[in-house]
This record gives sequence, structure tokens and C-alpha cells, in this order.
Amino acid sequence: MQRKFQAIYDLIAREIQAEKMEAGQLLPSENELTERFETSRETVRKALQLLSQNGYIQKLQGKGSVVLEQNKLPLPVSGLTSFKELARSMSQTVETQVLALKQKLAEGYIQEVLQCEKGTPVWELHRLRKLDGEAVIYDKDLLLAACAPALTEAIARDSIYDYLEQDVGLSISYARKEVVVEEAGSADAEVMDMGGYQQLAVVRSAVYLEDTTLFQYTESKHRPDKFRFVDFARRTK
Amino acid sequence: MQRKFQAIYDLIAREIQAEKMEAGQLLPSENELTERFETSRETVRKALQLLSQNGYIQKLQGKGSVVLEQNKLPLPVSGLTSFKELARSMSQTVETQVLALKQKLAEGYIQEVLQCEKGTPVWELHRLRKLDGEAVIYDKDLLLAACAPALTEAIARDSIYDYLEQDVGLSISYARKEVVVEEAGSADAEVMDMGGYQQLAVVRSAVYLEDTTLFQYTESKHRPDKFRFVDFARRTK
DNA sequence: AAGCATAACTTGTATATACAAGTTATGCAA
DNA sequence: TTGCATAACTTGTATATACAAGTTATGCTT
Repeated sequence: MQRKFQAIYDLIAREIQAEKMEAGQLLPSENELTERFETSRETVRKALQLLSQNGYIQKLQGKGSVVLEQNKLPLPVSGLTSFKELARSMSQTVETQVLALKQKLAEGYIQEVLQCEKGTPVWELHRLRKLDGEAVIYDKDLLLAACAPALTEAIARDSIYDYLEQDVGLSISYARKEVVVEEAGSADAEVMDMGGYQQLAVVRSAVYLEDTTLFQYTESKHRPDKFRFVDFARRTK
Repeated sequence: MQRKFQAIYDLIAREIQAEKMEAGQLLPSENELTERFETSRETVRKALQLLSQNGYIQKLQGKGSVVLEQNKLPLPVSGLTSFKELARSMSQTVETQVLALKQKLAEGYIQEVLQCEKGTPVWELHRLRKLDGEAVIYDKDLLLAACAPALTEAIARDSIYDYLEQDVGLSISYARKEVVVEEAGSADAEVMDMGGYQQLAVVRSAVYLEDTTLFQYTESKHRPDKFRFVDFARRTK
């Protein structure tokens, strides 16, 4: 299955991002797009719905689809996993606030990044990380529920790593780490829903553990020019 | 037009909120719901899509729709508009961070709360308000763009009221104020998309100005038992 | 020229049908 | 009993059609 509506979405989204269409301008009508892409109107509507959800356009009944001004407000972003260590080295106060903590079932891209079966229980964790009182990162972590059965808000706020080592008994060594920065507009970038934080690019950081096949996955929207990587190796055990 | 899919959505959402369906349980299949509600499958799918978007269920291809655990993590919430005054009276440090500032065109519920024509340019402002460093409110303001043509991030962070008085020349008196607290699950409550902040109830606060028909509208998710109202009258001009 | 009904657009909702893709239970074969 | 193909489910995608609802330009009427 090739997913036509996805292809149409990608095409239009890219055009808007490349500013080939100005804000305020009307997209071609649904019927026109239907002809142009040689498809049905419902398929076009599905693509437009996605564009609307992700803030590219706004649909107005009876009028058309208006291109919205792309939000370029930066949320300054620094490191990810070793946030505390980094902050300490810069003698800045650091704080983490848990916004959401809930269980889901693995599916779609979650399967891939966690390398688990479909339907596997998974923690989804939203955190706000602050440096000297300023919220600098909005991150979303995915964690195999089996490896952290008793995850609580307090644990999530402090250190998941400490919890895993002390209470679950996982010895953690950073055998393999991956940090990937993708440009906004890539297919993967669209999967994300980071709430009000509509930024420019996506960071993924996977930490592979020693004994177990536990993987942690972190994604966060940020501004590439302000982004500073955390050096995983600098973390003392 | 009666919007069947909306009615189906409401019904199922209410059942989940009332915990008549446990987390992990499967909803009846789409075909079954189609028969039960005497409608077409696409209409049922539309309702389920909404439920999925709002975190009530998760759809799994080939399996069914799983009821998700309802997120009850509190984001402690205090006042809204007169945030600074309240904080000062409690001698707490206060800070506001602008997360998003963008123009939209009035439509749907925005028309109602701002009492303006469809298509009127409108500012949509997302702010994070912090008390002693802790983010306590995530609020979304709507503002007629005509009344604040040169709204910037800095202005939004400091005080929109001061800006309106000094630069735009609007004399502000709180002739009429409305604060409405609605239970989650009401029809209006579903309109909101507050990012990662999935809380329990909705607050709306409308401030009516003197000379002009400018209205400000604030909505914010919060936990009713932790909510404290700001007394508008206490604000000194 | 001004006002107003209308026509010709736009998007929104609802229905029916078909097949693809993924999951799970059934039942036969070894 | 075990293994495996299959059937009978589930949701996902794509198409066609019809009408409702909202917007805007046209053109007649006054």
C-alpha cells in the first residue's frame, strides 16, 4: 500500500515550508487537487486534514484552505539525556517537571524505535526540562513498561537511570548510543505531536543497555542552530 | 445538520470517562458500532478518530480499539489573567514564557468567544506561566489582531494589558468579567487542544473592555480541586 | 447606483462498496 | 501434541455519489 494521501501531504507540506506559498494564500480547491493528483476527493481531504492538524493550513468552509504563517518561535534547546550533568558543569540550576505519564500499546513507529512487538505495553513520558528556570526542552520518552513496572511521577522527574540501576537491577553501560538529527519536513518528522511546541527539527536519541533489550527513546523539537549535544561519555556512573 | 459522528463521539467519550469501560478493554468493532448506531462505517470511523486524537482510545489495525487509561496527572493550576498580582501578594517569583504566537483566522468556537466575524485575523498565544520556577499554567489566549497589530513575543511575555493601555490607547476597565468552569466531557471541552497538558476541566475567562469590542479569551486545563480563582477586582489600575 | 435574490463556487457530512493489511482462532496434517 | 496453512475476523485505504452548509461573484430589479 503506497498511501496516496501521505504523498500528497508531503508534497504540499514541503511547498509551504519552502515558502513557495505565502501565508494567507489559498490552496487550490479540493476538486482541483483531486484532478491534479488523479485521485478522489476523500483522499485529498485526508491529506488536507493532516496539513491542518500540523498547523500548515486552516480550512474554512465555503472559502478554501488558507496557508498559515509557519511558526518559527524558538524553544531554545540544549542536551537531552544527561541533562543534569551538563547543567551542573555549567553551574546552572536544573529542574524537571513531569507533564504526562501514561501507558500505551506499542504501534507504528514506536515498534521500530523500541524494537518490540506490536501491542507491548509502553510508558509514554512527557517532561519539561528547565535550565535556570527557563523551560528549554520538551521531550517525549518511550520506555518498555516491562522494564519499569512501577514507574511513578516522582521517579520520572528524578532519574529513570538511577531507578533502573538501583531498584530494577539493570546495570547500565552505554555500549551503543545513537543521536540522530533530522530536518523538519522529513517523513518521520511528521509523526510527532509535541503539543504547542512546533519547532524546526527532530532529535532522536536511543540508548542501548547491556543485559537487557531495554531501549529508551527520546525525541524533542528544537532549533538546530541553538542545539547543543550532550556527550554521553561524560556521564560518570 | 446534526453531526452524527459528534454524537457517537460524545456517547463513547462519556462512557470512558465514567469508567464504564476499563482501560485495556476493546471497544465493539467498527462494523458492530455501525449497526448499533444505524449509520455507515465511515461515520463511526470519524468518531473513533476523534476519540483517538483526544487520548480516549488507541486504534490497532487488525485488532480493535483499545480503551486507554485516562491521564489523571495533575498540572497544578492557579489564577489566570492577574497572575502577576496574585503571585506578588503571595511573595512568589513569577515568570511567563511564550511558547507560540501566531495569527489565525477566526472560525468556529473562536467566533463565538471573540464575538467576531468569520475570517477575522486573530492572535493565538500559548504561554507557560511559572510560580517559583514551577510551570503551573499552560494557557491559550485569543486576541483580536486589529486591537494589537504589533504584538510581539516580548509584549506577550510581559503584559498585554499594559501594552493595550499605553501603546494602543485603550482604557481598560473591568466592566464585565466572566469566568466559567466546565466539567471535562462537555461538548465545548472537546474543542481544546492543549498540547501535552491533558487535564480534567476547562476554564474560560472573558474580559470585556470599555471603549472597544476587544475581548480576551483565556482557556486552560486544570485540576478543579487545586484551582484558585484570581479576583479581578483586586487588580489596581 | 443600490439592494437583493440567485448561481456558482467552496468545504462539510453521510452513505455504499471494494479491497489491502494486520490479527487471531480454527482445524487439518504431520 | 505440535506446526502450519487457512478462514474469519479486525482496522486501513481508496473510490464514487449525493446533498448540506457556507462564501462570493453575478446580474436582475428597483
